[in-house]
Amino acid sequence: MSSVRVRFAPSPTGFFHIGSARTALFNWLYARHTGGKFILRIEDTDKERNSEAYLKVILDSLRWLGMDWDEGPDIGGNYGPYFQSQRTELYKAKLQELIQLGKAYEKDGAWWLRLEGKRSTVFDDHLKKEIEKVDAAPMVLDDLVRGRVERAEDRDFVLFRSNGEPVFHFVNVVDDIEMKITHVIRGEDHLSNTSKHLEIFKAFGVKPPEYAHIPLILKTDGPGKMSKRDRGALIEEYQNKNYLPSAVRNYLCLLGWTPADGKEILPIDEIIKQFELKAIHQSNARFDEKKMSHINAQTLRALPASEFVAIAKPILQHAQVLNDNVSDARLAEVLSIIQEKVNSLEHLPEFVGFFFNNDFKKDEAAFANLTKKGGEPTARVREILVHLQSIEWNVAAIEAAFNAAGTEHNRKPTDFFAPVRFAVSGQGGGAHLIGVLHALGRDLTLARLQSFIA
RNA sequence: GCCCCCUUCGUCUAGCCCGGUCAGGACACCUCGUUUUCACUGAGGUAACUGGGGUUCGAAUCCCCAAGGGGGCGCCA
Repeated sequence: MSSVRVRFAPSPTGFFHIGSARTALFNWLYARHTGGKFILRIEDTDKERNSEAYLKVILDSLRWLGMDWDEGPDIGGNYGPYFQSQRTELYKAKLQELIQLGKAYEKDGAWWLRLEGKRSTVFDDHLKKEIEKVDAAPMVLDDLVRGRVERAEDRDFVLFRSNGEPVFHFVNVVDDIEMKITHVIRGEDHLSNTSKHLEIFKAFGVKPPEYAHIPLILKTDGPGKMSKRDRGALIEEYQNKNYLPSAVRNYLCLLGWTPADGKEILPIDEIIKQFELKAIHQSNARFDEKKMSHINAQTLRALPASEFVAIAKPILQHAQVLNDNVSDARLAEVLSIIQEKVNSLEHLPEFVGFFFNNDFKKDEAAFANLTKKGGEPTARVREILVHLQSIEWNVAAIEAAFNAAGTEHNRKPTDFFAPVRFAVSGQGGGAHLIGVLHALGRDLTLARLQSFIA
């Protein structure tokens, strides 16, 4: 049994950012890798933006990505409450402690941490005003990812605002102490804040936890880190596009960490087994939706057929392409021939809808391709139709019909493929045509070819 | 302005700690193949050590500087 205790401490804002998801994931992976505890703590001190619906977004997203927690707002635990808004008395008591120790003082109605060092008054270019600087000793951080980092705070900072509410730095450290957090795994944007946190630990006389500052996720193009407004930045986008949560999670793992064995696509228990903080990268990574899409596609095709059906069925039902006549067996049959070709679930309804409905969409670009370079789709369909009309409806016979048509008209059998595919599906691509025709059945195939040339 | 972190193909990266590799892989892209003008698949290809100084017989690898990128500097979190 490991003594590792890590936490993810999101602020409920109504959205779940991909960067937050990755931070949560790394904490979760570390807890699961070490056999420690993963704790969820809600930083809802900002009453303006707090609501239950917002909390639900976070919990649902974490669950969707397959993460679970050992202590948290919904399940409790020995170190609760897990909402910061319910820990006000604790923060006040801890402030009193610092006041007693002479480490905090009041000024302008707020409570400040007193740094140790020589003081002088200087004009600050950034704040555009006179401030009191303190020549404090640098705080030394032995970061698990970055190594030794030294940084000195140069002025006192606020612990409690004049309105009586504690600030982030204070509650964050107090909670980490009280919840016995052993490892803080967070974004590099907090690296500069760490000296403040270490000062607070020092003021309390408490040994700080280990820190691991992980690289940030940058915009695909353009400057800066991913922000909520960037395409692909919110987890809900992937839920809406029917991405496989395991694929999203897999990709997120690759942003800032590389599996030791070099394999990029791997099951979560394998990732848990291999995950090490020392292997986390030091440099930021640019988000690449194409790569995530690729991982999603690979994962999708590798799914056991029954699982693929289970995932696809509700999506097709929701898109209303399945009517009551479609049996589970029939659905499984159709899905089995397209799974090896499928790229995403986002457009699955259009991809397989023609099997179940006669009013399928027709891809205009695909149709345009048929007549390019002197193509005569109507003639080809007319020619192949003759050979398909009276055959036994099995794969071998259908294939033989294409060969016969090719021989008769001195063409490659494949010359008939694209026109036939478009006639029966309205698409330019898809699963292997012979299999499609076989699954579609004789009646529908012939009827659609007839109507194409009519 | 001050402080901190980072720097290998277009992108994600391996290699760096313990100097000697044709600097490897993946995505994307290009070419060719496959009974589809393919949301499958196979083969091949283009493409990188930010720059400058050291140290060394030898540097992507060690040291310094510069440049570039990122982050922070609130009574936000």
